[in-house]
Amino acid sequence: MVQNEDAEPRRRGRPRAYDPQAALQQAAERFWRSGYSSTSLDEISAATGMNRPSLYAAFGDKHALYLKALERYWQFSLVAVREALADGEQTLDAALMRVYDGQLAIYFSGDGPPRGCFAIGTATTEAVEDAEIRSALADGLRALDADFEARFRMARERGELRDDADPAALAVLASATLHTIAIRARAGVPRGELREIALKAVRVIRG
Amino acid sequence: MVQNEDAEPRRRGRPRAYDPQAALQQAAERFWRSGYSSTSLDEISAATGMNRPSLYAAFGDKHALYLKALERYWQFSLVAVREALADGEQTLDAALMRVYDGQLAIYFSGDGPPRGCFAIGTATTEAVEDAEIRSALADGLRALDADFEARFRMARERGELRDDADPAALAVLASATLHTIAIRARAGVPRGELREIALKAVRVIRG
DNA sequence: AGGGTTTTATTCGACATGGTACAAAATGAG
DNA sequence: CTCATTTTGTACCATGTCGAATAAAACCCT
Repeated sequence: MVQNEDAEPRRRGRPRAYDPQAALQQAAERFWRSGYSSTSLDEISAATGMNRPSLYAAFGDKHALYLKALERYWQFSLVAVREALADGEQTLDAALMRVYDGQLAIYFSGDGPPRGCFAIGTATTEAVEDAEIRSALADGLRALDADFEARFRMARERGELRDDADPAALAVLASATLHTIAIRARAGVPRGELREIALKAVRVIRG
Repeated sequence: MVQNEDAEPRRRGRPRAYDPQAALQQAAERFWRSGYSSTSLDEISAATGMNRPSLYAAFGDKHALYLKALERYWQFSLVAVREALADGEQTLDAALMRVYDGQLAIYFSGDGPPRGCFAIGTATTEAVEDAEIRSALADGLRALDADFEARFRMARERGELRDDADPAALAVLASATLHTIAIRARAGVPRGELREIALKAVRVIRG
């Protein structure tokens, strides 16, 4: 943590030429597409417009930069999930489909080929040998499960589900549906098919 | 395709010092753990005992080697799935759990940390920018869906499922369950928890 | 035994990569 | 204006990487 992240940016020396948050976003785009290992710092340097020393000063080495990008992605992605689930008025089906539609919009965002989920698509590979990436991945997956589970619990209390429904089990299946969509997106399955998968999954999960 | 893969190995020159299939297996182990980009040919050379020129002569360049390893993995993995589903006597629940237990055995095989699914864990990352890997990944995912779907269709005809059950939809959910398990294995979730996930998923899918 | 053939082993080279050293540039403070 | 401070830009270095070129070794066939 640096003091005064955005408060009083009036500092002494030469002012920064680039917005760190925008640069982090662009670095994430590169990692998102090519993964951690095959994305070079030169590519990130070109994408952000920052040269390597500036990159290093701002975010640390490549590993730290990736972790920051991953953390940022999880925040963004999970906020979208929570917002989709937040509206208490909508039915369970509608809430779930809002989640899937929102994530699909993320998976198919940007130029170039569809990239699916940044975390699932790139962190999964590194997770085996990298404890920090592994724990960042695990934390995100747990958070997704928890968000779904809370919504299923609410649905059961409201009578949208049978009394003997298991919110945790349904949450894992809802997560699994998102995971399979994330993978298939990178495998080239078109967006329409993925939405169809979400629709059918919701029908089965709802019971 | 090389002529005479295993028939009549009596050839003219110096005999091979290593079994190509065993070497391919060991190469796959390395890719499986570290992914495509961050596994060097030197590592594979050390693991197989073959030096790089021999490796190159036997399998082509790194990319071709990875594709061969991936193809081999899919064959192995899908054969296990089909064998688990083949026994027509067992109930749907038992058949599904045999699939999941079989795949879990693969995901947690070998020394070192759990590696999950080789295809999902490593090909997903490369799939965006590599058309060959992408299509190998897509083919495997489709084959898994098809195997599950055939079993669900049989279950419906036998009365193990309701008449209005959608075999394709259930198959995607069964695949999704396997995919989420594959991801979570790499994220460090212990095997027992993953089996619990499979159990609960089967209960929901069966209805 | 000797030639032909295939594989192995050593070595090389061109290149990419991550990280850093150092000087120039751009600002605020005094 | 001058100096301290911070960032930028260029250049550099050590290392790792892939692939290939070449020579040595081990076998079959005549």
